[in-house]
Amino acid sequence: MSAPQPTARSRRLPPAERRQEIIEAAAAVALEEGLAAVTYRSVAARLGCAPGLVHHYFDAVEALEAEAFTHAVSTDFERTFQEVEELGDAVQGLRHMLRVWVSESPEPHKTVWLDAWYMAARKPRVHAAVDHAMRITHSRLVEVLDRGVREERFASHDPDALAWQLLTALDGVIVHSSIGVNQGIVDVRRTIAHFTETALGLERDALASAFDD
Amino acid sequence: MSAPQPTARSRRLPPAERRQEIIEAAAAVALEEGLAAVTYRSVAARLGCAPGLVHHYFDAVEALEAEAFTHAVSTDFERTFQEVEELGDAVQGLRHMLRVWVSESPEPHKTVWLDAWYMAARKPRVHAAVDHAMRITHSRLVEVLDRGVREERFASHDPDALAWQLLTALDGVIVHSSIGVNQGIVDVRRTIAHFTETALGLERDALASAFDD
DNA sequence: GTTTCTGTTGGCCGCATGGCCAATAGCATT
DNA sequence: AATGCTATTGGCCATGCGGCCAACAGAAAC
Repeated sequence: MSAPQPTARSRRLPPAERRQEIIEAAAAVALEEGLAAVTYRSVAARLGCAPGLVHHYFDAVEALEAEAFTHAVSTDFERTFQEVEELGDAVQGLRHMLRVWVSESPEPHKTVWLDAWYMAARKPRVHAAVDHAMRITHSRLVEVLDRGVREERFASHDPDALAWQLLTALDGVIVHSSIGVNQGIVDVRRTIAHFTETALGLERDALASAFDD
Repeated sequence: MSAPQPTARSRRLPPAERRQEIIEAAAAVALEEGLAAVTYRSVAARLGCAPGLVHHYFDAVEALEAEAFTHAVSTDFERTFQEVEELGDAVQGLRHMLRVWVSESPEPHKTVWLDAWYMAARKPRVHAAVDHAMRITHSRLVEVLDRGVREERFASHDPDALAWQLLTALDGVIVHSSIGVNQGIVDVRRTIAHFTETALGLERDALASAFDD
């Protein structure tokens, strides 16, 4: 099974292009089969090339895993933050973020996060990628909070601290949704929303209303 | 390297005893080298027996991993809850729990949790063990909260919901401490403590004082 | 002391992986 | 059209794994 992309093999691509193609294939593998399924062979198979070629561009599998994670996560990431910025209104932006990222269903990019956290403990290059991605997420979230403060939508307590606190809760949600524990029993989302409302001096349900279906 | 326990091989143990010995060795491997390092060979090496013997007691590695996780986690777990109960006072008990479980340093049993969450996604038996352990933790935490309510130390909102919310935050802390992100920058512990104080109608710093060094 | 039961051994197989390398063949330059 | 560069191939090796099994040996029963 799985000859998903036997792309009529356009041979001899310029290195930069081929490298990008490999990263995208690796990210696809990571999203569909898990980060651990990213191997020279699996990526090569998806691309329809020889495993040796993948090795030619990435001297170690770990580097490939790191790139795959970064690409898989940052696409979802960029899209969401793009949407948040386009919403203009900071409150609506936050609501959108909570709606997108705090769900009970295990989605591929959530699994990739969990895979990466696990691998980071023993693979330095993956750790570096994960650490970087988490810090980027934090700083982007801080930007949103800062913007809300500037626009006088939020009370200015400590955006930096609040961002870390929110990310801690969000990552906890990823874990719980991955295991499938506490499904539909308690609405942790609403708690996070209310917590944030309090921290930002928003009126009740300003954010939690994102979860009204 | 690593001939940690060439225990003067007491051959031919009664099955129940040998089985327990294997589980303990597997748990030790999981704590020291990670849950993924639990293999027929590694456990056998630590015990000083043949890999085939381990296989004789566990038909699949997955079963061994599940047992190793359960044993590794529940020892820490039982000890902590034992201490909490011995403290008598529910508020002091909660403080103790937060102090023990919400730390920034990555400790072995935290890593085991992360390993298990990761493995649970693709190994049914590990998933069952993790799911069970999480539900047990939740119910034990609810007991503590209920006790506090009965003793009129806590205001009785929703112990069941609060327990899940706390565990979500705690598991998020495990992830972040594992990556080592946000080290010493923001005191998430204090936030969790304050959040809990509010939820339980405790006075400010009733729990957070656990973190005064 | 002999027999019986079964805990235990040691080795085997098939498989997938990471990593490596000489040989090949596509594309650009001339 | 001939040449040179290099992207690409295909196969190789060692390692470690899960799983299996016939043979062995220690302890208990007779």
